[in-house]
Amino acid sequence: MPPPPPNPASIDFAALNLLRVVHELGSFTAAAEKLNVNQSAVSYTIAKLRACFQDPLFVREGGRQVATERCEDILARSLQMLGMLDEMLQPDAFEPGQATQNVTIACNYYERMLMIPGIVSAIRRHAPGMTVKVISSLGDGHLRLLRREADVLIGPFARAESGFHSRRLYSEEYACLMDAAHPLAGARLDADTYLSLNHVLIDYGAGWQSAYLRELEAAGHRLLPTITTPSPAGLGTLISGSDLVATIPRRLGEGNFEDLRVTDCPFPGAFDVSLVWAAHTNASAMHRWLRDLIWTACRG
Amino acid sequence: MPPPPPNPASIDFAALNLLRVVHELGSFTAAAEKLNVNQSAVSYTIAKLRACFQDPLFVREGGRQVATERCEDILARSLQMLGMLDEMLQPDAFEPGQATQNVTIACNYYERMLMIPGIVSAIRRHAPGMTVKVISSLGDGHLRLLRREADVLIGPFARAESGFHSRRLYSEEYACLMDAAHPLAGARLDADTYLSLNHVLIDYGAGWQSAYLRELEAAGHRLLPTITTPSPAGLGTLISGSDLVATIPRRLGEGNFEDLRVTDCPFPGAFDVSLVWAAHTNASAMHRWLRDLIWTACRG
DNA sequence: GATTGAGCATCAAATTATTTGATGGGAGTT
DNA sequence: AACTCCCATCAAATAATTTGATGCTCAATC
Repeated sequence: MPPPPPNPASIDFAALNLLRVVHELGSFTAAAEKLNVNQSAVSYTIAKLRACFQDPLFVREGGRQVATERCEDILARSLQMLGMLDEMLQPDAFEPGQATQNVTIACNYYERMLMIPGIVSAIRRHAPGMTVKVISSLGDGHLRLLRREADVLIGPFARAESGFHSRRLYSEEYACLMDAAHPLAGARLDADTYLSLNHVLIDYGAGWQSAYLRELEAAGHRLLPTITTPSPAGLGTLISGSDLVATIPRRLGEGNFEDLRVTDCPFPGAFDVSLVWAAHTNASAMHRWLRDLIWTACRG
Repeated sequence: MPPPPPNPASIDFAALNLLRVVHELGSFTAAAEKLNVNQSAVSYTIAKLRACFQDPLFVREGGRQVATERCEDILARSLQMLGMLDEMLQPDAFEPGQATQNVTIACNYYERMLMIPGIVSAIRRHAPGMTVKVISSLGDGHLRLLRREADVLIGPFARAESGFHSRRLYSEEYACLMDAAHPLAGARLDADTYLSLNHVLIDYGAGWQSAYLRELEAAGHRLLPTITTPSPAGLGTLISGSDLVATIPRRLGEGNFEDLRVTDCPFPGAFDVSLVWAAHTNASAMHRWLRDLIWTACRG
C-alpha cells in the first residue's frame, strides 16, 4: 500500500531554498551542512519534491547529484519565487523624496479654505513628486474612505465605530460674523438679542445640522433665517455694509473678511475638527507619513 | 516572554492560497468552510502571516475582514506565485508539432552515413520546427553528454556505469570489402588467407581499436596494413579496380559501393550499435520522444 | 576482484508544527 | 440590553518534520 502523494500546497519556501542549495553544491550532504540540518532531512524533502513534481530532480553522475532537465525548469521558477518572497518581506518603506503617489483628501469648504493650502504646501515641500486630489466629503466622507476613494477625511467627524481611526486636530466653535459698523459688533449677545438678528443661514445640505443649531434647539429656541445660502463662499460680500449676521466657525471668520467683525455666539456649539482614516490604511508607511504631516500642518 | 517570530521560509503555498480565499470571501469563517478546515486553523495561519509580514493584513470594517494596503501588495505576488506553482506541476509535456528546440546527436562516420539521414528525415517529418546538430563523438562522446553538449550519442558504446543509460539498436560485425573482380571475392577466407591480403587499415585515432583487431590479436595474430587511412570516406574509390581489402562494418559495406563485394571476415569482431544518453535527460519528455524516434528510424 | 570510504535512502524515535474542538470576547443588529 | 455572528486563544490531538542510527550503492584505490 503506497503512501498518498504529498500535497503540493505544502511545499514551502524552505523546500525551494533547499532545492537551490543542493543544485549549487551537487551534494545532499554538503547541502545539509550548509543549511544546518541532518542529511536525512535533505533526503526527505527532496523525496517529497520528487513525488510532487513526478521527476527524479537529481541523479548521480560521476559521484555528484546532477539536476535533470525538469529540475532546471523548476529551479528557475523557484529562484524567482525566493526573490519575490524577499521583496515581500521588506518592511513597508516610504521615502517622501522619491514618492510619486497621489493622495486624496476628502473635506469641505472650511478645510479647503483653512487647511488645504498649508497641507498642500507641506506635501509639495517634503514630497515634490507626489500629487494631491481634494474631493468633497459631505454626506459620504466615510464611505469614500471605505471605498478607497480617499486616503483621509478631515472635518467635524469622529466616528468611534470599528473600521475607522481618528485623531483630533483641534477644537472649534461657532461665532457671529457681522459688519464692523453693525451696532452690536463686539457686544456680548444674549440669546434673545442673538435670535432677533437678521441671520444668514448656511444650509450645507444632506441633512447636515451645525452644532450651534443643535445647541440652540436643545435650549428650546428656533432660528428664523433672513437669508439661506448653501455655502460660506461669497459670505463676506453678502454681509459687508449690511445688518446681516452669519454664524460660522470662529477660525473661518477671523482673518478672512476685511471689514467684518467676529463676536461670540451665545450658542457656540463647540466641536472638534478631526483627521479620520480607514483601518486598512492604518499600518501603511505612506499613510502614516501623510497623517503626521497633516497633523503638523494643522497644529503648526 | 513572547514566542519567537515564525520563520518566513516556512510559509507554504497553502498559506498563500488561504490568504487569497480570505481576501475573496472577506471572512475567516467562510474561508475555513471553503477550504474544509477549522476556523481556528485560518486564525492560526493568518496570525503566522501577520507576524512574518509585520502587518495586520486584514482588519474588520463593517463586519467584514478587509485587506490592508500592504496585504494587497502581498496578495498580488501570492497570486503570481500560486500561478507559477500550477505551471510547475504540469506534467512535462512535449508536442513535436509545436516544438522548436534543437537536438544534438553525437556520432561518427558510420552513423552519419547509415543512420543520420533516416533520423533527420523522421525528425523533420514529425517535428518540422525542430533543428538537428550532428557532432563528432570520437574519444569524448560520453563527456559531451555529461556537459550537455549532446542530447544523445550513437555508436558502438555501451557504458554500464552510473550516470548513463543505453539501448542497443542492433548487432553489427566486420566484413571484408573488395573489388568484385578480386580472385577471392565471395570466397570463404581462413585466417592465414585473410592475413596475407593487402589490407587497408582505418585508423580512427584517439587510441580506438576496432573489435575485429582485438579479436585477431587475441587469437595471436597481427595485421600488417598495406595502406592506413583515417576514415572510411573515399574507401570505395581506393579499393575499386585494385587488390586491396578493407575490413569495415558489414552494413557500411553493403549497398554503398557499386563495383565492390562484401565477404565474411574470419574475425568478425561482433559489436552492438547503441543509443546512449545521460541520466539527467532520462525523464525528459522531449528526450524520450527523441530516443523513441531514433529507435524506430534505426530499426525501421 | 576486494576493500574502503563517501554519500544517499530508509527507519524509528523525538520534536515541532498544524489542526481540531471548546470557549470567550468583541462587534453588529434588533 | 439581549442576541447572534465571528475572530482569537487555549489545550489536546494529529500530522509533519527532524534527528540519529543503519544499511545500501557507488566510486576510488590497491
